[in-house]
Amino acid sequence: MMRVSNPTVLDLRRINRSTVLRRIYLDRSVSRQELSQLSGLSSATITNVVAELLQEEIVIEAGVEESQGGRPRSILKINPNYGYFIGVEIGETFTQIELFDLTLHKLGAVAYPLALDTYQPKQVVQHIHLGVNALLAEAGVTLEKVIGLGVSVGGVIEQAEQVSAYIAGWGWQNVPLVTLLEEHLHMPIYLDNAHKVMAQAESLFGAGQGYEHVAVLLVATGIGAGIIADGSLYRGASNGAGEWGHMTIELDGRLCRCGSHGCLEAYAGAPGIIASLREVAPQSSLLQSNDQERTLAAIVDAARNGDPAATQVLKGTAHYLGAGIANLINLFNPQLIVLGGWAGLQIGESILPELRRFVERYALKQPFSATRIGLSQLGQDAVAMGAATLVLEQFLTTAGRQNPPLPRMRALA
Amino acid sequence: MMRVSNPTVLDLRRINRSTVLRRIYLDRSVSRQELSQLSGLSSATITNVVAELLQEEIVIEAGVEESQGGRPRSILKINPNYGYFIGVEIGETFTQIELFDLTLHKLGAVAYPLALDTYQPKQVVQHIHLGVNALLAEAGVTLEKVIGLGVSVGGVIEQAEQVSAYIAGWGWQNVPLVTLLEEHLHMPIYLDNAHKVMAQAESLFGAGQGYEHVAVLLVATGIGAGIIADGSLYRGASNGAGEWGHMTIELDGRLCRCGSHGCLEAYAGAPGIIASLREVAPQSSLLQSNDQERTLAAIVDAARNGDPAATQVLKGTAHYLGAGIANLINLFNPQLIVLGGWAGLQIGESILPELRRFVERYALKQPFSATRIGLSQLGQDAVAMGAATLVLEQFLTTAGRQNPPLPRMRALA
DNA sequence: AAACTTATTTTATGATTTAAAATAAGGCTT
DNA sequence: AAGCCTTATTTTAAATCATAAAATAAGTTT
Repeated sequence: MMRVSNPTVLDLRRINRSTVLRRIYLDRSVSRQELSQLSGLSSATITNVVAELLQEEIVIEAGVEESQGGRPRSILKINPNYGYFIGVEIGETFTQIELFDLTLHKLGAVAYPLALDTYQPKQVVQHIHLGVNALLAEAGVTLEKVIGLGVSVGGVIEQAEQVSAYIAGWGWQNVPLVTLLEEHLHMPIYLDNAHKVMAQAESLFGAGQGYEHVAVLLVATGIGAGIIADGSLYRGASNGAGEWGHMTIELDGRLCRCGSHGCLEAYAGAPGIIASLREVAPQSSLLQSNDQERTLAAIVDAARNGDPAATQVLKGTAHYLGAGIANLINLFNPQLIVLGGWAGLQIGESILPELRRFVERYALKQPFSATRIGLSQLGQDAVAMGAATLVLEQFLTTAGRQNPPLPRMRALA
Repeated sequence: MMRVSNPTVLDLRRINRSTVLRRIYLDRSVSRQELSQLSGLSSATITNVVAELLQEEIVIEAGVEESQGGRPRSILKINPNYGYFIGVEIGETFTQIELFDLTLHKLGAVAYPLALDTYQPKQVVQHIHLGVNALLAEAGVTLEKVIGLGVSVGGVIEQAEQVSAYIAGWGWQNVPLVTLLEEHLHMPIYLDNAHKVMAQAESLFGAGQGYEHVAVLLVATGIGAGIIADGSLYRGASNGAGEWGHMTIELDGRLCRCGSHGCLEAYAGAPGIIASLREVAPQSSLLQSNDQERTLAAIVDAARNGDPAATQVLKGTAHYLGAGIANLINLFNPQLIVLGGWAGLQIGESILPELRRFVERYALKQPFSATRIGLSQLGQDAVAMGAATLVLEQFLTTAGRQNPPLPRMRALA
């Protein structure tokens, strides 16, 4: 399924190539017959399209199915070594670079800790440059085999004329990170923010598989949501969609690091949860560590052992998240909510039943009853992997060809 | 632009027919040359497609353009009398039925006041049946010329196996209104709720023309939003998207008629605004009328004349709406926000500057700076007209042919 | 009136999908 | 083991479509 405008007869093959490839990719293993049934294309066309993909070695034949009379179906799979993706997570304290094969199996990873208090774009670029070379050398992958590199950061990525990164905490304003990277790395480069990228990973490889409408929640130091609508990532007009963490949930409530008041993130982001504990029990021994992750783990642990302050704080967090999720449900009407991010996963198991009750309390019955709520399946890996899916998404859409972008009918003048 | 899966060579014409027709429709008046440039299709193809549309009398030639040397371009327009649409607004106190030509010019309207305190589906169906017959007779339009009928109600419309209406206030649970109507009216029938339908009208004919990403806000007794994303209405998984009125804006705040607390609607819907005045100035003379519209008009008027309570109430309303709009911006990243609905329009002029300030205060800088905020252009007409656009949308997509729905690739099992 | 310019239509061609026919590749039966 | 049956895949022979290029149409300018 893809969007086209004014297809010509030449686009037919490109579109069908893409849908067939995508189906083989998502199903992992599929026969020509099944492809024909699932796509509605004739078996003759499937033969033709698959022949192309086999000839180019994007797809390989891997044996035949059991037969119960009649010629057995031969099984088609993606060739994992056709090419490789690189995924980069620029986190709050480190930059992680990972190498993947075509089926997104991880072949290697390197990490560079954040050297200064704030990241300079130059430093990030250097880290990525170093890391890519190291990974390729170690895995014995040549540059030509690299299909592209995807980068994720925790900030706003604006896709206007140019791709620009805005990361308030580091003083990044309008940083043309893609351009900077292109100077050193000669491969297609994609950039987006962590919550979008993670949503795409969960949608393709995690809890969201098989769903067309999913909201993936990244709950960490910051909070964001990636929305999968009609099977693909919802970006909005300038790629700014999904800033769920800065939804106002309490008018003129707690001060948020974004400058506004009452944002969900101020309550349910990791620092917000810890701040809540400080409000409830300023003397709590749980507050001794300076490490957010350790503190949060301690809170979860304490609540499990019946500590009343910790219990109260987690319940409050479920309350805020529940209202925030209800708002997402009322607005987007997804089939599935996936709670993820390191903080989300830490508290997830404990709060899930309570969370569901709060969501039910705040959401409209109609869309709520159609929504399931579950936990992320990919965990911490989802971000770097998600960054790589930016390249994968492009690869599946063009089906391994550098197609010129389809002409789009311009909006009314 | 449209979504297809696995187009065959036969679908090409259908798709191109649709894009060409849509372009002629939206531009009102356009030459073959312009069509070719805007669509990227060759002039030969435009000739062929347009010839079909001319032959079927969906499109007509209307003179030629001025020439400055060379053969003048002939001008193509929609034939307004090719067929007719009917739009129905099932409101809180009346049912309004309107007849439109193909270009959505209104040819006539009839209204039936709500006879009982709550509407019975049977009564609605009868009103619509009567009204359609009356309108067609009066305008001299035969049944065969009616392309379809669109209905809007203020409730949740679920599009699963069947189309079902849920309207809490009237005790409508799972009412198969489309099926009920089809028994009496032999024409294609579409149903959706008021805010979706109004958004589509504003997008096609009102303030949203030329934008691809718009949020249209219906502020009346109830509150809802219609989201236009990538040029078309965002519905979510089961058509439940856009329930903006029940977004929690104040945790455990004022009781809402939906049963939840702190919903935007409880503060910024017309009854909510009036309730705010009652809180601020219980003795106010503005509260004498039982009529919401009159009361609200009086409040706006009083504020304009410096009444402090009324001013405070409107400012508070702008505050709530501003936070709610900021949430929409953060989540959907639209280019344009359109404030409409009878209550929205009554207070709109007065509160707009203040509203903008509140939105800025609560929204993230990045998406906010890309968003304009304006008022509805279609006013009260938007709803019945919007209902008719449900039919129009279908007409433009199929380009006047009853196409079998394209086969869709099934989701992963 | 001839030359020029721009718009539109016609013509010839190549790409694509598909239904139907042919072939391939297994199991089952005798 | 040979032949038959069944199902999968490929080949073949239309049919549709969009397009480039050529031809034609319909104006303006000289």
